[in-house]
Amino acid sequence: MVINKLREDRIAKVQAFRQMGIDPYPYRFEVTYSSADIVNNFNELADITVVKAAGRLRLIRRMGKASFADLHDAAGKIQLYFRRDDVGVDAYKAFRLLDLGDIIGVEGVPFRTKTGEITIKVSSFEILCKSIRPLSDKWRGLRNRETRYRQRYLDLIMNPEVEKVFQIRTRMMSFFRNYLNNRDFIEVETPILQPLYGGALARPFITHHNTLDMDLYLRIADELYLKRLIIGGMERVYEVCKDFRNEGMDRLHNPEFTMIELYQSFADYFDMMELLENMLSAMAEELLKGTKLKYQGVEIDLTPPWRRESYYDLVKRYSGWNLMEMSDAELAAAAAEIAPEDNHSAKNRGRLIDFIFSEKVEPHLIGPLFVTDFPLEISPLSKAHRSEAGVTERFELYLFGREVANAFSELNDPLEQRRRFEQQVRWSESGDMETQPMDEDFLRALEFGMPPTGGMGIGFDRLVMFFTDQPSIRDVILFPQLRPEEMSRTDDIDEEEE
RNA sequence: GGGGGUGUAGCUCAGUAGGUAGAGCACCGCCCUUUUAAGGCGAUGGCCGAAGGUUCGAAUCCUUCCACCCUCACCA
Repeated sequence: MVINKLREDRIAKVQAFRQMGIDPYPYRFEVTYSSADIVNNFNELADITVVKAAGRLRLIRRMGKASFADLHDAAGKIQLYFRRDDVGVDAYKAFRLLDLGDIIGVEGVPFRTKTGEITIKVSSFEILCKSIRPLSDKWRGLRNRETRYRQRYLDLIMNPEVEKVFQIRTRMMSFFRNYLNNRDFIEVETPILQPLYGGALARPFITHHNTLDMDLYLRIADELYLKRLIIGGMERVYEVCKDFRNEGMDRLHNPEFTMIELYQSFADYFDMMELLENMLSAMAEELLKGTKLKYQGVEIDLTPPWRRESYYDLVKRYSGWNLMEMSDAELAAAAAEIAPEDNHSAKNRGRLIDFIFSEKVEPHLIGPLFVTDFPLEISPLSKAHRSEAGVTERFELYLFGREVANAFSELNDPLEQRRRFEQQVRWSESGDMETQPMDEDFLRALEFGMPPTGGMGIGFDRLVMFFTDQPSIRDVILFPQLRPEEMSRTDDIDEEEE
């Protein structure tokens, strides 16, 4: 049955309702009980109380002059019993025009069928919205991944466990806000459209403002704006940041994603470690009723304190190399040993070190583990270590082998910050696409003086993946980025493009 | 971008020595007043992802392209 035929059948029913004097798209329905209310309070309601419930018809079992149906609402589902002798001949005719997927409201008395199921004996009902497109298979549901992502509403209708994932996501966000608010952090909003991007090493999206006639960047991080607020005397700030990075997409990366960034005056990265381990273990305690986190068959325990190990020590342990003492040429040789086919000569020192770490160390990091004291070369915004040369007071939290948070004792020496920017610019000029550009406005702010500050960014989507045991970031973002459907038609493709 | 997989009815899926397309559910018609994926009988329904090619003949073989999934590379 071609889809147009199915639609036409249903559109014909819309007309049929109208001819019966019934508006198939009315304005309101007074709901007095949800499906769950009725089930939970059945003993008080049974056989006497008239209830009004509404939802989507998901199953209809027609048996001539009586029928059963399953009505789904946000709280669950409830069975309906329609009898011609109860609703009347005309209404029963109207009932026969209903399809799976229609939204209806019913009025009736709860009772228990002879098989024991709690059911509303419908005395009257109203069509609330006629659906003109068929749902997926009532038993097999919707499996196709592409359709599930593109038509998330269908996914939510057909796969109830999907909504649970997003309920947990919302509760996690609420938990973060409460936790930070209770510790005197203030939530703020900073620009998404920025004349300069910064705060992370990544490629940005570029857009254009017509009136100003200038290009703007979609933010890749909020860091530099939040620090301006710290300079302004807001001692504890945080932001739920929708960030945008113009890079590859896979099951760990969506072009737009959510971070939580927070900054605390007079604190250092040790304070950030403590805050993070307390916050996440408390969150697990509240949402998962325990500190154990099980992800794709692997279990870790979030009970604090978490192990701390330095970046260079980890490299030494897993590779035997002492990267800090190696020259650029030696680093390139080491990288070539790992991946001979790649061209490492174009990579600068920071990139080489980062490459070796991710190859040799990352696969071993189940966590929870604080990887501390990152190389200066890849940490242009963190303060130099108070006692170790060549490294910064920066850590990343690893869970299940993946980075989920990044924090430092923030660099507040304006002249040192300027030198770090200058190094980034030099690397940019020699071809590194992911560098921090010079930000004079930020430097001016820093020159007024920023207190010692601990700052942290938490990759929220990944955390949701771990807390909901979802394998792909697309499963924790309601509308993940996909190529537009129209593009799939080859007759739209310009042949000049390669 | 590289490698692998998938794409057939609205949905879920079958379909190879290449022979002209199938099932279940949904939809439509008939029977059925306590069913549970209700049941029974019957009927519709496909540019087999797109475009080329090989062949008497292509869902099936070849080429190119598109989308999605996995994976590698860069990143959170």
